[in-house]
Amino acid sequence: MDVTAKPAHAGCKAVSEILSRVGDKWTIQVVVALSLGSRRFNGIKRHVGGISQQMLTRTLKTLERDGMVERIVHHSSPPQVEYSLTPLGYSLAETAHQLAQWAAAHQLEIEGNRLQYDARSP
Amino acid sequence: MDVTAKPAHAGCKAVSEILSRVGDKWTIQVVVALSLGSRRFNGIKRHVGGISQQMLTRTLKTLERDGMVERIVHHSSPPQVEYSLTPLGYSLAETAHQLAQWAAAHQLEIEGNRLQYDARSP
DNA sequence: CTGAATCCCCGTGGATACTG
DNA sequence: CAGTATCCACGGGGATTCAG
Repeated sequence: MDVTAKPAHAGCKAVSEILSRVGDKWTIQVVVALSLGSRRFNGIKRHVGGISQQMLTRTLKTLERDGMVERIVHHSSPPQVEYSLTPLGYSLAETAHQLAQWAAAHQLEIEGNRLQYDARSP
Repeated sequence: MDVTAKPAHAGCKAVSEILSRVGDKWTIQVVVALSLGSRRFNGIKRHVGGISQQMLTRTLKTLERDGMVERIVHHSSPPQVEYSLTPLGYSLAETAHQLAQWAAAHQLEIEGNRLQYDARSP
């Protein structure tokens, strides 16, 4: 692909907006968890290790606002809330998956580069 | 693509690592600027509107450490430093380009969802 | 021109306790 | 179980100044 042929600022801004929305600490992990089948609040919480209730609530609410996640409340006892990805959410999950592949493909290379760099700059 | 068929935590962690490294406010924009041909410090600075020298220096240094960017100093007067993307850097730029396409494709949909959500939740 | 160094604001996100 | 509310620490990142 010839990246140099692009109209510059068009994609530039769009990417940074998307990254600031999706590039936070938890959004992608929650989306991935949902794409793998976790549905209920504490199910997601267990799947995504280390997230607090606070941040899970915030993240889910933002995702719901953006139309990535659908929230269904079952009035029962104990109360139960079911989350699921919308088509838009799934498309984000697929994009995340591509990112994951890039990450996996270059992770070792990057780590090696860092070691070399740090070795040269004490 | 069947996202649900993936081994869960494998891609999950990799993505979040990549995002925390690449998902900051400037990295992608700098990479895009370099992929479009900007080379010198203030050239990049002009291309990426709003970035401070501080952050540009930090971002370039991190990218260099990761082997995404090569830095060549021309000892002349006035001093001149040339930056260019390595193959690894270009592969990141292409990945960013894919993200940009996803962003462009769904931007309006997301904005619409937000308006609806905010209209329902006053 | 290309940085390095310093100061400081502010948002993200963690911990904890409380409600339905 | 599924949140809400409050407090607070930390670091990203901006503005400014100094140096090679």
